Amino acid sequence: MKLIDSLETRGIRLTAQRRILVEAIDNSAEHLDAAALLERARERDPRINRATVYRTLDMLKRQGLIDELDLMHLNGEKHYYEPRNRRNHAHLACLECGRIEEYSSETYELLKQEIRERSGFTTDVVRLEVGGRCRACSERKHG
Amino acid sequence: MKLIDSLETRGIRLTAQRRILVEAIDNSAEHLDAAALLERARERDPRINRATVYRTLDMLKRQGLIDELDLMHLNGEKHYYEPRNRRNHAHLACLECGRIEEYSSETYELLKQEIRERSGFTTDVVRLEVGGRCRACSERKHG
DNA sequence: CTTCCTGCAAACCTTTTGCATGCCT
DNA sequence: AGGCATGCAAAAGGTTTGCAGGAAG
Repeated sequence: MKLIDSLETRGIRLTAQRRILVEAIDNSAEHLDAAALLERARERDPRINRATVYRTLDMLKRQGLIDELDLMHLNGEKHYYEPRNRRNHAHLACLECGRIEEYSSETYELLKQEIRERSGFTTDVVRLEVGGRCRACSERKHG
Repeated sequence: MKLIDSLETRGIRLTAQRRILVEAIDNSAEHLDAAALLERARERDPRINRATVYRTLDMLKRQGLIDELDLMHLNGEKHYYEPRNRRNHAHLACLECGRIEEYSSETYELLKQEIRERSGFTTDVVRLEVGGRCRACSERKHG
């Protein structure tokens, strides 16, 4: 389900600007940071301001509808965002070429369940990030 | 093995200030951020400067001897550090009381191995952070 | 002499906030 | 009127850097 629909379901009204921002997140293939999101949204309404971006992201976070990623700080301290509805997945970041790959599996689900059972913590937000070298970069080095 | 010994092993000489900083990390029970580390190191040498802290942390990162944690940004954007030599573990952060618990298990190890096998990525740095509510906080709410 | 370390202050980058304005109901 | 949304500019918070002075090999 798209963010826009989740918000609708919850009866949350969006202003025109916020709608543009939410749709930009929904329709993006890659992970966007605040600046990229602003840039993209401005294609549809150039008046949109940075502060509005952050305030909209804040609203989505408080609704638990988006996840905030660091992607191993590969590009500084900025945060990246993605809708939470996809199956929760790890992010593998290649420290050499910067490629980001997503990873999910039964074992990952199992681990989360195990954490809940053994620690008593709820797992509201789970962030698994791996920094390493992707296969292509490894082979390029060895070859 | 302590950071200080790993550095010794690698033949890396430390200045007096850097030694103090490294030992502060080695001897700390909790996770320190740059400011806390500075404060603690200044107890032994008040002349130590912020920049030296960051430069020393940078050196340790480049040596792969410390891990950098975000702890779910529970307290803003600062980074926390810990020696990498302990068995790699997840960090469970209680969003209510701020408690940080460490978690490691066979399943976690298995998952990392699975990631390597299936994705072809090396897993040089693995960061698993969970945000939720710890058992005590859950019970307090329900009770 | 050369290299690396250090302090200081300024710069940097991203995110957050205060305030006045404006829109919508 | 009342309540939120917005733009703007400034502040905040943490990290990085340029430069000049020093210590060490």
